[in-house]
Amino acid sequence: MARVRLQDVAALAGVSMKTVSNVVHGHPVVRAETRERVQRAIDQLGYRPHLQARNLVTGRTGLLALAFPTLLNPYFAELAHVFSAAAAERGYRLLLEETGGHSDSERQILSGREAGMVDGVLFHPMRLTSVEIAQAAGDLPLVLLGEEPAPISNDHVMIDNLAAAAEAVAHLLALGRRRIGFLGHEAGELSHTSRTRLLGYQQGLEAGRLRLDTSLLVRAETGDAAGAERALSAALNDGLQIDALICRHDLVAIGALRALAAHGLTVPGDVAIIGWDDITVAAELRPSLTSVQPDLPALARRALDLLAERIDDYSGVGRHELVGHRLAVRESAPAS
Amino acid sequence: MARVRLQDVAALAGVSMKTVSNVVHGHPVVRAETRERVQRAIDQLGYRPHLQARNLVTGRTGLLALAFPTLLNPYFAELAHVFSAAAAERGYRLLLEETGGHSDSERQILSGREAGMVDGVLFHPMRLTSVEIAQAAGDLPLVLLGEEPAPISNDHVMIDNLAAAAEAVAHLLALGRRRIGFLGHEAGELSHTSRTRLLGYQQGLEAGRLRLDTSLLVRAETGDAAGAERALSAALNDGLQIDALICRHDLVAIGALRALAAHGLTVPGDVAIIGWDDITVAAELRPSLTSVQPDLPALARRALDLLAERIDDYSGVGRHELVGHRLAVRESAPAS
DNA sequence: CTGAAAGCGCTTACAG
DNA sequence: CTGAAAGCGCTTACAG
Repeated sequence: MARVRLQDVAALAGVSMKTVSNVVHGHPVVRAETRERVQRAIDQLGYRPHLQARNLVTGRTGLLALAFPTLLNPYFAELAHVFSAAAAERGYRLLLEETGGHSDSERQILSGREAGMVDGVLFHPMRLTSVEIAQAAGDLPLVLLGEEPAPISNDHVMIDNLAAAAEAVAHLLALGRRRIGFLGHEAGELSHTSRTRLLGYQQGLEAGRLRLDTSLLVRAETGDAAGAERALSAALNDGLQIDALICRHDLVAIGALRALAAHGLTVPGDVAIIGWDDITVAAELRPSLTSVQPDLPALARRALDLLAERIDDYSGVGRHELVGHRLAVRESAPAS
Repeated sequence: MARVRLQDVAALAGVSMKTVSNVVHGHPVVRAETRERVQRAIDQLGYRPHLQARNLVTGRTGLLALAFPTLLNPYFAELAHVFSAAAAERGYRLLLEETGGHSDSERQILSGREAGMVDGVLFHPMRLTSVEIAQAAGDLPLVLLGEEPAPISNDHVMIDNLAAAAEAVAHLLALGRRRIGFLGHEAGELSHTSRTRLLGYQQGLEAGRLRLDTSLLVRAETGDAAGAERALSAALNDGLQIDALICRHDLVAIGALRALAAHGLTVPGDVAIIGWDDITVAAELRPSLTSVQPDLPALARRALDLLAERIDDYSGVGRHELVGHRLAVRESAPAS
């Protein structure tokens, strides 16, 4: 069955293509009688506008690329969900791009590989430096997400992880905890995310007149729950003494829960735990997880606003914005 | 900065558009010297092929829609991840479509709204009946996923949920459990997924010479962990006596873990638990979750194969295929 | 090995 | 209120 074209509808209805186009777009200029005739032809033929052709003319596709490390991390899955909904409200659809956190894949995102397929790109980098991003990003409408350093020329939206980390520490101090560890930063080169959260952790300690004790820092070989569990188990075997733990993200906290239980430590009795991202399951774990909750809807809204301006040819200096966060307080580190 | 077109490159290199096109596509016919000259022009101008334009001519976009209920359920997030990787291997990219499990959104998927934007659709329905699917699906290349009934005219790939449920029951029987409950099917109209899994559950009981006891069936108002927790808590308060529990999916099992703990019941000591989908966190819970693990890579491979054939104009009768599954045995229902 | 022309299906000025 | 023409940026036969 060959494609039904605008032209076929026009021929059947006995009008020009322009008139059919007017009906399809609901332009009110068409006489009621004509409109009806055209609509009948559309229905009869089962005509659907060919989006690619329309886009070629308008120069817009209604598609946005959303690039991030992996859907396997529930945080990014939930981020994608929120962005997908916010994008839909503005008439945009999302093209998924999992980078795996590899710099090659990240570079490809900016390479213009999508030229003509997407109107803009939302990109949560993990590895690329701001210099690399600035170099690779052409005149592609782009908004950066997350804690990686963003070049001044590009727009960037994130939560204040420095403050969030410090608040997490303050929360634990208020609970009377003094030996507060940090779990889950990379064993190899630190991601900027880890760096920022660790810095905030240090600030929080200093604000509480505690000294940073690097022996309370537990790196993990992998960023998932299993890696965190192994790392913390090994550290506990080596005599690590903690009464609280800040986890780089919730998956790490899930691994920590297992490691602590295996060592006979209760949460929050022996060790209070705070996670990061507040993924949906966090509230359903035993104990439920206290976690830094980014304001994802606000993040999506601002990022999409900025991207819309870029698509509308805004080419000024990069805007660097913060959106809100709060500590979702639950059983693993209750209110004092 | 205006777009650089094939024509601009041709002009700069002093060749025809056809020759540039040959170079871009790596056709070996071009003389080395010419190729080099063209390549220089491409680099100098920063030319990127405009995909939309190419697609309009070739009639292919390299885009596939993947439609499913929601990314908020880790199972679908992981499904999307696996499909994304498998699609990438074949040169396809995925357009995300969250239906929310609403029949309106599901109908839209099949309405041809994407006409010209995607080459085909992978669709995991939740609400639409096979009749509705058959009616709504035009000549769109389509492969159905999941347990919903599929019209004979369409291709369909799923795991054998009936067998899986029966195996889960057999596993629990082998552990000596006799009061095996089922948790998490819809309080309102049953989804076909729930229906199939319940049926397999019943088969498993009968194979073990146990009678179905409907008082061991616990419906939930919502499909998330919190809904399952509330439902099971209420049932336990009402005197429900069980020594094992099959959960409609892993999120339900997570909720069950909390409800059981709150009632002082241990897992697997008092109650053994089996979940479904084997989402990544299942292995990291306390206790780690025994769960039905679908062979997702095989699912993606087969679905993509079938879709590729549909895109290649195969228009025969629908293929209905099963891919493998196994019971991932962990702490919540250990091996006997 | 290379070029000139037609065409993918639509929209956008421009006339009328 | 409606029509005829040009053009979006590419690829595909068809010549040479």
